[in-house]
Amino acid sequence: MTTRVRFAPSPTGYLHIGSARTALFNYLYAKHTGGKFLLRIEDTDMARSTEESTRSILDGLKWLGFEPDEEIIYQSNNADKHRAVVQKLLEEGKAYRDFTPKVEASGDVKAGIVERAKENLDMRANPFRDLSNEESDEKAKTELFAIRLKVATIGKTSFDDEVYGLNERDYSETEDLVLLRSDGHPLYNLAVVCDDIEMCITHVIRGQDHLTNTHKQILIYEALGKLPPKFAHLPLILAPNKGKLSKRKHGEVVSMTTYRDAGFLAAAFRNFLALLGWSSKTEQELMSLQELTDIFTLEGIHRSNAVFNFDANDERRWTDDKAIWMNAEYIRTMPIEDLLPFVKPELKSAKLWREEYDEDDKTWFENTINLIRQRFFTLKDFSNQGRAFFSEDFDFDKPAIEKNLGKEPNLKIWLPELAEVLETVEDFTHDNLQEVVKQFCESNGTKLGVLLNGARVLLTGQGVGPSMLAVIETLGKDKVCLRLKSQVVWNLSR
RNA sequence: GAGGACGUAGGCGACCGGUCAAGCCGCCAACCUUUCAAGUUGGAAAUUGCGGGUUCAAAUCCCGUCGUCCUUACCA
Repeated sequence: MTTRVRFAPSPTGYLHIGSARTALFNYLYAKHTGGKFLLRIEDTDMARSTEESTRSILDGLKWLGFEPDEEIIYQSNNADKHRAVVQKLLEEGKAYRDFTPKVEASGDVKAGIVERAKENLDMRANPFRDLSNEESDEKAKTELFAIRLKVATIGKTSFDDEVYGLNERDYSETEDLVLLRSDGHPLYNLAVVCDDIEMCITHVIRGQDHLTNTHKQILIYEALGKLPPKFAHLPLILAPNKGKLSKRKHGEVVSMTTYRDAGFLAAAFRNFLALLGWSSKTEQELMSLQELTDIFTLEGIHRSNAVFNFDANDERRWTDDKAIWMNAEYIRTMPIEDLLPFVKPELKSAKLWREEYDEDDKTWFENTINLIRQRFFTLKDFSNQGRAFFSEDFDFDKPAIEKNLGKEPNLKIWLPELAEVLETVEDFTHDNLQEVVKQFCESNGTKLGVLLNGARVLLTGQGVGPSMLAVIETLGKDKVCLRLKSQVVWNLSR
């Protein structure tokens, strides 16, 4: 039997980092086993579900490269089927009508749950549980009712989780869960089970916050006379304070689209995500999607929750530093031809792209990207820090001006002079330039570093970057001489 | 309140009874030297939450304890 797994987000916000990892693991497991990866949008909560969220989630998945193998299922389309199933359970006496008036949730829902739980009520004490069919039918003509599953009094549900092992729960711990709301709306646990059955799901891989739901769902499977699928629950991803990582509290860092928009490579972020809650148990950490799918197993999934580490007060650590490092690592080590397709749109959106980069200047462009990528962290850096390589219109970094130009007043004279010298250079390549610049330094009695780093600011606007001689060679004689003579920066520093 | 899960350096995490407890990120330093947030090399950092027990031997097994998290809805 081929494995069929599904990722089933509810569209009540953008694609959360934890959901993204759930999607990843589902995807990896499907591909590893040669099975299918399916997508189901659980939009049954009409009050909170939005189309915008659905779009955002789809965008996030697309960016990560997880295209479903079959048509996307929208759970809300199956409501009639869900109701039919409940009707059947009702007729079979496996469910019953509960005429207790609905109590509207007010204030803190969680607190209310805890309060009620303290009373330690008998879960089977519902007065309508054993109403005769006749009485129930009669009452149903005039009164509203929810439909609950009739959970047996004695016994327990159990399942062998692929990650957490054997889970058991006494029936007495589980209430007669509501299947259908009094307004006829099917509830989550029912909908999930019905859809998973219809989609022939073989493995349910989801967050461990569903561990107790699983017991309820197994009860539904049993009532339906169906065999439950295998379950694999994933450890949670926590915030730095080990609390819940929430959209409300933590904002953008948890959204997938943030990373796409911040210039992350999907490959890098996937790789980072894979290492959160799963381990290959080898020392290799950099893995392509193919490598990940090859070695991914459910046994490698951890039981302990992982912390997504970031510091909202530190600009450089706005997200997990390993994620940033991973992205930088990909940018500077991936095959240049694989990187270029990502650089192009980035430059385009910054209006720095020129068609020649794909044609006559292709070699120059490749060499340049190859040179500057060594110190970049995100795709954004190509259009920000790397701007001077593609445009005359670039900014000068203030600290760089002070550090590299401020200490040696003579630079204001030397740099234009250097331009004069460079203009006469025929062989404008690294080694020869080195000789020329060295000689220039000697005759002026200054150090190579002072001069080159001063030039760095005028030529790139930055205080740091690749080897200056390589930069000079890459920029070419015209631009170099023009910028070295420019007075703009000197006026700025005044 | 109840049920459950988890607990190895700041973070991710190896080691699932047997040498000085891997590796990665981060941090620090040196080197390179024309800078650096790159590269190379090195370093600091964990009495494996705590306390018992089993054993010749425990991070690894058992019990307790503390802490954290999840669940406990006519939300998903």
